[in-house]
Amino acid sequence: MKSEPSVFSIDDLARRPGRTDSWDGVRNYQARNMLRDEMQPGDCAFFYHSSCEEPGVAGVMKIVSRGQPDTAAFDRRSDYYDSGSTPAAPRWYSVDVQLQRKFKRVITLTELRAQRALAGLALLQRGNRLSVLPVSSAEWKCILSLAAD
DNA sequence: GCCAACGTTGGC
DNA sequence: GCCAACGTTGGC
Repeated sequence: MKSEPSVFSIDDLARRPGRTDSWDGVRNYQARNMLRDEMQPGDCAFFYHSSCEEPGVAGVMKIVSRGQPDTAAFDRRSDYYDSGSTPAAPRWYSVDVQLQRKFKRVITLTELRAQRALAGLALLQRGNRLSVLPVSSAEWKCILSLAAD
């Protein structure tokens, strides 16, 4: 799951009560479908820092809710407001996430690209712009091994 | 349904 | 700041 650290970083999540926050503001239908239909409490996800000095994987989160309507879309004052989404017919979804672990260092995009085992990683495919992306079990293990102390 | 124009993402 | 790639919009 991607976030620009200038907007919301892994340290921001670490400071939240219970290290938990709602992952909202996703405004892409493919990503929405993953939040709404596929993610389950207990699933894990990497926290990826994008559009910053050192793009890469910063740590691990746990999903702690099912997909739920993104209430930011109902708030006229929110940057994520969407008049096309209503409580009766929500268009956008969020999940609650809890920080599990912040890596001692960011596993950089360059480093990810250098791994043969990650050749198929969705994040690395050309033109990818999704803010929520799948990771296979083998890819997960590979990235975790890069974060080993 | 097609497609050009435009906006956004995100690495560099 | 640049640019490639993609999504969305809207005219037809």
